[in-house]
Order: sequence, then C-alpha cells, then structure tokens
Amino acid sequence: MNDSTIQNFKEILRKEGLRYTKQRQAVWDEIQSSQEHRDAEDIYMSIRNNGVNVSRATIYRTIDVLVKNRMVRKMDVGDGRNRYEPRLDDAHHDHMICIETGKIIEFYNEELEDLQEKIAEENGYMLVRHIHQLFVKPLKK
Amino acid sequence: MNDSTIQNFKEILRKEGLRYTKQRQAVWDEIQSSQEHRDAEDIYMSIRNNGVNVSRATIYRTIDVLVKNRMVRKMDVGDGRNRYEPRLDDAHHDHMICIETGKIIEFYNEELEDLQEKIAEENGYMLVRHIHQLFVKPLKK
DNA sequence: ATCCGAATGAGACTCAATCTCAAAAAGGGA
DNA sequence: TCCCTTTTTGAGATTGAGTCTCATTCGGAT
Repeated sequence: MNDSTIQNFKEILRKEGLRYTKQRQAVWDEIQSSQEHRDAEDIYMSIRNNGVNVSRATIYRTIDVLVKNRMVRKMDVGDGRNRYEPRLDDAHHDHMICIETGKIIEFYNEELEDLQEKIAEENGYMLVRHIHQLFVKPLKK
Repeated sequence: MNDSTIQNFKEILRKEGLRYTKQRQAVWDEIQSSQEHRDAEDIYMSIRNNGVNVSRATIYRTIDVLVKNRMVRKMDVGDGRNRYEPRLDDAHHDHMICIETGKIIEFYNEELEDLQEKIAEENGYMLVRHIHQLFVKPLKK
C-alpha cells in the first residue's frame, strides 16, 4: 500500500461523507493486494487471517463504496458468488472463463467496444456499461 | 400450442428418459405462450392461476430440461433472478437492458459474433457460449 | 388392471447477501 | 485531552432464489 493510494481512498470516503476506519482500509488493502478475481468470503477470511477483526456486513458495505467509486470491479460469473478485482489503472477489459479449469482470462478488443456503442445507438440508446463474458474451453491440438 | 410443438416436447422427454406429465406440459406451455423474459415465480403464478397445480420444484426441474434441450434460454440479468424465454426459432440474440425503464431489447450482430470467436481462438480457446448484455439508456434528442 | 420406478409437492434447507440495532469508535470542538 | 454527537461496526437474524428430501402419487409398459 503506497501513500498515494491511501490518500486517494481517504479522499473518496470524504467525498462520500464517510469516516475513515481501519476496517474500511483493511478491505481496500486486501482487494488491492491481488489482481485475482476473488469472492467476498475469500476477502473476508484473508483480512481475518491478517489479524484484523471485521464482519461480513462491513466487507459488503465497503465493497459497495469501492465499486461505486470505480476502485473495484464487481463481476457476476454466473455461479451465485460475485467476484471482485481492483481497478488500479482503470483499464477496461472483459472476461473469458474456461469451463474446464475455471480460469479467468482478461481480454480487451477495441473493435468490440466500438461495435457495442454502435449497436446501442442504432437502437436509439446510449451505452452505459456492459457485461461480456466468453465461456470457452481449450482448443484441442 | 400446436401439435408439432407438443410432439417435439414429448420427443425430448423420451430422449431424456423422462415421463410425460401434465405439469411438465404446463411449464412448457406457459413459457412458450409469451416471448417475454420472465422469472420463475412469474411462470409459477401463471400456471397456478390457470388452475394447474404445480410446485416450484417442478418448475425449476422442468426448466432445466428445457434449457438443456435448447427450447428455453436462461438469462442472468444480474438482479439475482434468472429470466427465461422460449427459443422457438433457435435464432441467437443478445440483450440490451434499459437502466431507466427495465425494458429488454434483443439484438443480433454477425460481426460481433465472429469477433468473439476470433478473440477466443487468439487466446487458445474455443468459444462455447457467451453472455453479452448492454446496459443502456435512451438517447436524449 | 396391475405393478414398479419415476415424478410430484410441501416444506426444509442452502447460501450469498442484506438488515438490525446495541455497543463501539470517529472526529470536531473546547 | 476529554466531551459529545453521529457514524460505523459486528453478531446474528433475515431474505430470497433456487435446491433437496422423501412420502405419496402417477405414468405407462406389460
């Protein structure tokens, strides 16, 4: 955790009219510490194992703030448990999920992004956000 | 409900080694009767209101069979309740969801489909299926 | 018509996520 | 530093979609 990220986090809490607490910091630290796509329980257990006492309620409440402020991305993989990943650089990407191994691969394709906006506009709408997941399996060699 | 669809449904049950029951027929009839994107509770209530006694368990069990046999499409809209729609013609399409009205618009774009396969292949995978939803809002005139 | 394995349904259960509310902590002011 | 007000926290209750259980009912082959 470098100082600038902590400052940025405090900034967001201030903007939202929320207080800075060690639980909130712990949640952001934990999510930020890994680029993995993790579920809430995993984040919860890790924080507890680090010796910080925190409840599930606080995990979820803090994640909501982080998601709202685009510091964390929430993704629905379709198995009933949302996954979270930090958005340190804010670079957009979508996900490819291997149905054999469960591995999650990130991808980004400019052409695809443009096409989506075009489709929305053709229908009289403006694209706000999108969910795009490719369920794949390894190519047989 | 025309005869050919009923026959097709019976055919599928036979293929799956399942018996033909009035509850299963009622579920298929109900889903087939509308092109809407409906949730399980809605389908359940409609069948009951039509005077057929059926349980939620049977609704879900039957939907699973229908989804497996590509007669029904299951879609995760991200609000915790799956939606179901009949696939009478088997024409693939994705969905655009208006965040202001909740309206669901179907779309299909060949270029988009090709691009997805290409992206999967570039990463050493074969595309099996995908989830693609555009969350949009009306263009201001 | 009989029989036996499959299907059904009422309600228990699961599990991620949300809510409750008493107790604890933050943080501004003096 | 100590108050004091307001926010936050956490343990556990609750919610709700979906699944499971198992005694009873039903389908359909013979």
